[in-house]
Amino acid sequence: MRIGELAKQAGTTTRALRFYESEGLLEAQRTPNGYREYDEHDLRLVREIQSLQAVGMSLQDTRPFIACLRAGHESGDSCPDSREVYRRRLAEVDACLDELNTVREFLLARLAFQDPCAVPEEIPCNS
Amino acid sequence: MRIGELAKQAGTTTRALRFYESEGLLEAQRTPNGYREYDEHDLRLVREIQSLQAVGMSLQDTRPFIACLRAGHESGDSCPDSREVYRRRLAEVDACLDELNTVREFLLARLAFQDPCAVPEEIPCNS
DNA sequence: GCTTGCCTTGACGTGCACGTGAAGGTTTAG
DNA sequence: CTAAACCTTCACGTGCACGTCAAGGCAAGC
Repeated sequence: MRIGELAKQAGTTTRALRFYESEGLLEAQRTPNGYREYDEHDLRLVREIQSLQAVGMSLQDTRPFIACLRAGHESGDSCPDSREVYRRRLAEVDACLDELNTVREFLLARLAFQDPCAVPEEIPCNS
Repeated sequence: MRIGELAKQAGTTTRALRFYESEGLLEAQRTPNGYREYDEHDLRLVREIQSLQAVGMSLQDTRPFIACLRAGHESGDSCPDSREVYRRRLAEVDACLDELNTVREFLLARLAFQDPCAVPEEIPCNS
């Protein structure tokens, strides 16, 4: 399939796919006229990138997964480098959760500090 | 005090303070030669901005707090508009926590799916 | 009085990440 | 025949919070 078809199947744009190629994440066979030619395996790669991005990974983070799939593994996360990225991302997420919980406590304390209905005639409690 | 002194006291830069002024967050008296002249109240405003930014608020979000302080209130968060910003930020934080927890579960599941020590001779479990 | 170091304004640049847009051309599909 | 899809490269966009540079005016110590 050509780039437009792959974009449609993956729910992205041809521009993004060319950008992935420029980043070395995606390669394409070329037809004699220079058009990119993709197969199901490439679609799999794009989906892998998308699912990793969906959990907050950067494009750079997806490299080991792509390499793992290219190396013939069934899933992109069965290689050591991929698992290391998982662990790093997990640590990031944990740190972010800690920070957000601290912020949350702060906000709750501030909101509780004063009665929200102190001036009910101006700001009724129906928002 | 002049802008350099205020910047030092607040632990920021003269650039940032001028930027705040351009955004209407900070105003300054001017000496006859055109220098900005600040007092303790202005320092208080800058500290308010900083503490709000520390809990993830944008500069725009700080406007109601600044207005509240300017209106003569003792704390910037005692006005309805400020409290509304608190609530909005709290909702954002809660949404972010939910999302991060989902991501966390995903990552844990993926890491547990395969034995991390499947290839111990290459990747020992001491990281 | 001269150097050093404040201060003024305005326009534009930076960093990050992930693309998007435009120009200018060829190929394919109907 | 024409419109849609494809190709290339380079540069620009997005959002936020400033930073940098230019070109010059004031102040204070020695």
